[in-house]
Amino acid sequence: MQETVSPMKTIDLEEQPAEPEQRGGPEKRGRKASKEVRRLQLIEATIDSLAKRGYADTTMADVADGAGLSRGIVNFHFESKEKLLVATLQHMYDEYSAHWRAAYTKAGDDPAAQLLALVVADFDRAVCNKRKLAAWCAFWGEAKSRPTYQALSGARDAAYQNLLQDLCGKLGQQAGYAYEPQALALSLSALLEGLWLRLMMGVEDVSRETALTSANEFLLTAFPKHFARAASGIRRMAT
Amino acid sequence: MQETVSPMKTIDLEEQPAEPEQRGGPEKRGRKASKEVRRLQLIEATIDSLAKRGYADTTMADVADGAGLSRGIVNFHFESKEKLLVATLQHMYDEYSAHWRAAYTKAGDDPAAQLLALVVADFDRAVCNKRKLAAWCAFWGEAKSRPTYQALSGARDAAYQNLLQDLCGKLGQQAGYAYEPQALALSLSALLEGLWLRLMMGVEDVSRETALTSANEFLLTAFPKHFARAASGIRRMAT
DNA sequence: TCATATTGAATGAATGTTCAGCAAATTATC
DNA sequence: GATAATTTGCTGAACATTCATTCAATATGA
Repeated sequence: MQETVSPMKTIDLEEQPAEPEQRGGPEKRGRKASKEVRRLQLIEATIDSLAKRGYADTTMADVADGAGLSRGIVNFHFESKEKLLVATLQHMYDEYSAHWRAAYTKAGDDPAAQLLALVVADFDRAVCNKRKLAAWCAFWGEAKSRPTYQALSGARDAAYQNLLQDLCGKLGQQAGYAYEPQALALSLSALLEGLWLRLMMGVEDVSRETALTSANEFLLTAFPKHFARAASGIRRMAT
Repeated sequence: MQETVSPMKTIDLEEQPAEPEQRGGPEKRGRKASKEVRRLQLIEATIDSLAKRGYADTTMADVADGAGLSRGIVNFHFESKEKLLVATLQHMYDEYSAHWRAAYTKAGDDPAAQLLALVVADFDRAVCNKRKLAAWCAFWGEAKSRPTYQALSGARDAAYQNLLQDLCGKLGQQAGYAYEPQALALSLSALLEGLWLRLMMGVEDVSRETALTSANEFLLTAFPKHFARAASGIRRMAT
């Protein structure tokens, strides 16, 4: 039994028309939102600003204006700019983590399907779009010099890396590939992150589509007995 | 005829003990250095600060202090902070570019040897060390929002990408691999950049050694007829 | 009324830039 | 060759601006 996966559904990297909760409300002034909603709203505005202006030029005024609220609001809901940024990073980290975990769970029991699902999930619009990638990169640029960011700035964390390694090991056992699971898992995650970086830079003719094609090429060459080319990109072989 | 390459000469990612021209001079005060030397000195101090404090926290005072000069010095030799940073980025870009071109030229005529040389060069201490990687990443984080940086912030530029693609194509012709040279070249350059990113983050147990091992694994699986495992890492097959 | 969310002006610290002055090097003049 | 004149690298204090933070006043909902 073969299962065909068509990972290429979308072509461009452009933005979905921003988050709805900001324009869904009736008017902007007054106390209408719960504490948690307001925090979310400010975090989204922070991501916007990071994407548009970069880390260095993101100011509290930008965030407040972006959220359509007054200047002092951030210090009320968050204690300081630093804490706002940490909360924003934590938010993106949680979101990315939940996203790949969901894709993994949904993929069933077959290691090859699970691996493919993780790769495809990495280029899903929900987590892979100009706005989010730019925000990630803004944090990467500061992570080295800020210990607080260090633990959160790698979207693909130790758990993710262990899972990749585990899956590579399982595929290796099944088909007798001659490689180190650890080295290959590192290659794969580095490849994914490198593709993200190129997508974010917006250089050359790299789109979400070509990025996923490249990642698929990697799976094909690394696991020739598990994957094969298909019209829609790549398909998993019979188990 | 086989040629053995031992790409793993060094293990850690630590710093060479900084540039000599700063401590080589007799004393620091007075007018002793030519314009170009002084500019270089300030650029090196900028890289230091970017690596230590990140982009956002790098101030003119940091740079001046780091160079052991007075506060107004940067605006004298460069016109503004912005221009200093552009000059610094240009410097790193030129240096990286010259480095891989030299490695490529030195590799002879064989495409496989040339490809291997490029990969090995990427993890050479001269361009791949904590200080430089951190500085690169600092610029990456700002590149998207600053058009001036955009063209220079990708160390691996279009020329590099074209060369990789050309080499992948040649190897494909020689051995009849079934892949798209463009997609594979993108995979390879993304992998290299992703490994750089991980090296810079300093997370997990990724060292220059393991990073190069991962890149080698990629070459092995992508070009099985051109490369083989060797005690020292990877070797090129007979031509 | 009471608690709390929100405002927006005020504040103070940080920082990029300017510039008058100084000193070292270079050139001109004797 | 010595001294004066000029150029040029360099300094550091002053300035203007930006920006995070504070907080008294106000608005809102229960």
